[in-house]
Amino acid sequence: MTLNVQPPKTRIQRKNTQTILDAALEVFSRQGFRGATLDQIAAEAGLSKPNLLYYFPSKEAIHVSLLTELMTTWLDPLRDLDADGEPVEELLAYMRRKLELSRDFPRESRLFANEILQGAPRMIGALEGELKDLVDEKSTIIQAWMDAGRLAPVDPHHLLFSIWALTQHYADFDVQVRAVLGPGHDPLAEAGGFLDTLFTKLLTPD
Amino acid sequence: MTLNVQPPKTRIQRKNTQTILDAALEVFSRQGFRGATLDQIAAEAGLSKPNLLYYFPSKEAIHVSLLTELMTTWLDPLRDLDADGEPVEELLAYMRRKLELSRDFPRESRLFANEILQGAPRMIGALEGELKDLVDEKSTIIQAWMDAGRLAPVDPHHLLFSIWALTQHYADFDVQVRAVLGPGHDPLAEAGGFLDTLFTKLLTPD
DNA sequence: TCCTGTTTTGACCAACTGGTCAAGAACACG
DNA sequence: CGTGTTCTTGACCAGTTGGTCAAAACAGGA
Repeated sequence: MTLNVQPPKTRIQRKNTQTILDAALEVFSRQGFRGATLDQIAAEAGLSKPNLLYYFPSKEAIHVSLLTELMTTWLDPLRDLDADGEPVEELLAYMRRKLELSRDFPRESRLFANEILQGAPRMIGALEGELKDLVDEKSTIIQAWMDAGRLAPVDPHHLLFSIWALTQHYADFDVQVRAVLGPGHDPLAEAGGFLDTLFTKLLTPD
Repeated sequence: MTLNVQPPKTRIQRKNTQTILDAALEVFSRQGFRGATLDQIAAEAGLSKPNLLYYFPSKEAIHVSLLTELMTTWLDPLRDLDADGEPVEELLAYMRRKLELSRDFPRESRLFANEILQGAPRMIGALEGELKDLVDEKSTIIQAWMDAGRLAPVDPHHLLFSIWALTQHYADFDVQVRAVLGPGHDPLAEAGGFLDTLFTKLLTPD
């Protein structure tokens, strides 16, 4: 009987659940939900298809499981934005942390992008709830910094969008970035310097 | 017999070909190539499935047709970047033109994003060829502007990436942007002002 | 060793997929 | 009109899809 409610119990359960999620991430992040097949995921995981369905009740359950896990990883860096810190430095740190995520977890970034592109059918609730609340809260802090003259005045929401867009671009559009740059480049490293300059100029008050 | 080699001939052919491409754009841009089905496209187009295949030899042919058309639309604004113009103004104009594309052709933007996310299997050639050549050419112009002190010095390639990332974000992540902003916002209009500020600060030399 | 619960899988199913085909319907045009 | 061409479609096909199931293989404690 499938008992993987919440915490996988046995050692085997923990291992296989993880193997499946990892394989599913690989496939879903490239093909999207509809484009991915259980056979692909099973092959990637080195397990049989019925075996996948022993650990997860359905294809959708695997997908939802990944999305839920992702939401946490994705929001944590923003949670760290500290109202008591130095404004420009706090925002640069957030941007750098997001860029690291693009470097270290490109598949997660693409999974997220895929879901949003499809209209976020399985995430719209989290976007309008959890995400919006957190963004509104942090926007207030950013606005306060600007009102205090410690940050150049720009729309806080669109400032956050710009951080997301610029950092995630290097994960989601990695293929294009590499194609355009040609060989002998380290896109993520170069992006680090470029984005530092960009956000420093944008945010430093006169 | 399917004669739609190059220019659709009769009035009916022109109309139906266009209807199909429009429906396919709608479906492919949301579901990606693998996730989309001919039945969905046929339903969206209001035609029968065999009728689609009367005008196009295969699902893939429809997709390729869209991608080819897209490549032109996408590159034209960059082609317009004029070495003889005022540097900051030229780049702002390019950014604004790209933002208009995000507003007026979000489906095209998502189609492109989907293809890249999947590793650009049907576009990698165009990216490494046509696109790279054009970008290299324009990067040289931008570099020359910087060397002449008419533009603040930043990496030209990553500057272009940042324009793409920031403008396309408003088409590709539209659902997220609207979810976070809540009702009563015009994301694209607000983005216009924000991005003007951002790129003006980034590019204007001291 | 046996016994019980866990894990794995081959065989199978109904629904869906991209694509074919032959025959009929609509059209253009002399 | 009549007739050749273009257009449309219902019926069909083989391969794939998500998911089931019963039986087998395995683990580990007594």
